[in-house]
Amino acid sequence: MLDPRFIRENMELVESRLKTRGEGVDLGRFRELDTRRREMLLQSETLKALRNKVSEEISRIKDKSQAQGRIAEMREVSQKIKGLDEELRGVEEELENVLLMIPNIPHASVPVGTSEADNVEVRQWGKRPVMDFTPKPHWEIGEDLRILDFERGAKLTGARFTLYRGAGARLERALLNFMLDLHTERHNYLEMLPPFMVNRESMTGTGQLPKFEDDLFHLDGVDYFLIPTAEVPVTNIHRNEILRGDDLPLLYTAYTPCFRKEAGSYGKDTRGLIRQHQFNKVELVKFSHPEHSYAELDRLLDNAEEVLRLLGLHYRVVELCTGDIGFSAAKTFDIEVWLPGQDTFREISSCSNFEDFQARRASIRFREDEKAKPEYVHTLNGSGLAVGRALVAVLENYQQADGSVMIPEALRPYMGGQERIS
RNA sequence: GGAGAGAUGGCCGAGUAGGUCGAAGGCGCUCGCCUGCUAAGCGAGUAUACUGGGAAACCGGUAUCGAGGGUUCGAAUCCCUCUCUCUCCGCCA
Repeated sequence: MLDPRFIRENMELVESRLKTRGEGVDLGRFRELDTRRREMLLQSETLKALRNKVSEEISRIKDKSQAQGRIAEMREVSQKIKGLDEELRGVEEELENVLLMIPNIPHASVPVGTSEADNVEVRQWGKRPVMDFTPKPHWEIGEDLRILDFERGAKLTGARFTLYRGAGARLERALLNFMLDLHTERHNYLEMLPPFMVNRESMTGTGQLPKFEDDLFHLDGVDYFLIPTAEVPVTNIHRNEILRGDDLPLLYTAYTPCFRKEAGSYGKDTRGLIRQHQFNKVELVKFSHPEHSYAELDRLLDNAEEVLRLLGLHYRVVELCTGDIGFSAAKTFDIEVWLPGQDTFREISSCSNFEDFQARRASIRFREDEKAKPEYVHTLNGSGLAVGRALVAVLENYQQADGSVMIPEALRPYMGGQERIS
C-alpha cells in the first residue's frame, strides 16, 4: 500500500510513475474519498468533543434532575454522531479498497518498458554445456529414467500435478536440503517452517489479496488459503509488530510447498514440471532498514545465484522493466537458468525489494532507537530457489548421451554419495 | 467435537454497585542527581493511529483496555456475536 499522505501531496507524480507499469490508475476516486473522509471526520470528532465535555459536566451534577435538559441534548448529539460514523465507515472502507488495489511505485532505477521483451540482462554466469547429442527435455528424461510420473500425478489429482519416484523424489529432497543448508550455514539466514495455509489478513499483508484471489486455492469451510509462496507466511511473521532497529536486518529462509491455480495460464508450459499447481520452493526473506534495502537486495540476489554457481548451472540475471514487475514490488531481478532441453533460459528465481509497500499493509515497523518513532521496514524476498525448476535444470544440463543423468558434485552428499541416475 | 477459564500499556499486574481511567502499582527503558568506579538510592519522563493549526519546535481534538456490534448523556467496567489462548474430556499423527 502506498502512503495516502504521499499520494495526496504528489498526485501527478504518483499517477505518471504508475502509468509506466502499463495499468491506468485513476486517482480521482482516491482524492474524492480522501477529502470526503477528512471532512466527515472533522464533523464527527467535533461533536464527540462536545459530548465528552458535556458528559463530564453531567457527571459533576449531584442532582440528575437538574441535568435532564443537557442529557436530552446529548442524546440528539449521539444520534447525529452515530449517523455520521456509519457513513464515515462506508467511506473509509471504500478508500481502503481503492488503496489496496493500487500497485507499488517502481524504483527510479527500474527500466521503463511494457513487457518481458523490455527487461534488461544484467549479467551471465557460466556457459552452455557442450553436448554431442540432441538434448532431451526434462519430461522425457524423467519418464525414461522412471523418476517422474506425470500420468499418475494426473490420476491422483489432475493436470499440473506430478508424482516423483525413487531417485527423482530423493533428488528433489537433496536440492532443497542443499539450499537450506547453504543459506543457513553460509549466508546466515534463520530457518523457518511456517504453516502452509494462511488467513486473509496474511494474504492481504503481502499483496496477494484483494486483487489476485483467483490465483489462490481457498479452503472449504474455513477462510484459509494455501500459500502460493513462503513469502506470505514468512513476511507476515512480523505483521503488527514493532521491531528493534538493532535487530535489522532479519534474514529468514523457509522451505514450503507452493500452491497456485495458475489461472490464465491455460495452454502454457503444459508439459513437464515448469508450471505446476504445487511445487517446492526455498524462499529468502529479509526485513531491512529502509536505507540499506537495496544493498540487501544485491546480497539476496547473490545468495540465490550462489545456489546455481555451486550446482554449476549456466544462468543469467535479468532486471525486470516497469511493465513486468509484480504488483507489490518496487524493483525485481529474475534469475534465469539455461535449459538445454528447451534451448532457452527459464526463470528460476525472482528477487524483489518491496520497500515499505508490504510493511505498510502488514504494519511491520521498527524503532531506530528506544526514543524514536516507529518507521516502516523494507521487506524483500526471493526464491533461493524454486526446487522443481532446479531439478529440471539439473536433469537437462547434466543429461548424458546414454540417457543417464550425472549428479552435480554439490548434491552427492545429499544423495548418499550417488553420482549418477540411470 | 463437548465442558470450563481467560484476553488490560514493552512486560507483570490492579481496576465489575458505569462517570474524575490512556488507565493504580511494580519491572524494564530514557534523561538527570548522587556515590571515587560498579551496585544500591533519589527525581523526572516513558503507547499508537488518525486529524485540525503551525515553517518548525509544538499545541489542540478524536479513537484505542482481544475484534465487532448494542444499551447509556457517559462503558475497561453492563448485554450480544466473533476470534484467540489455556485446562479437562473425546478423537487423532
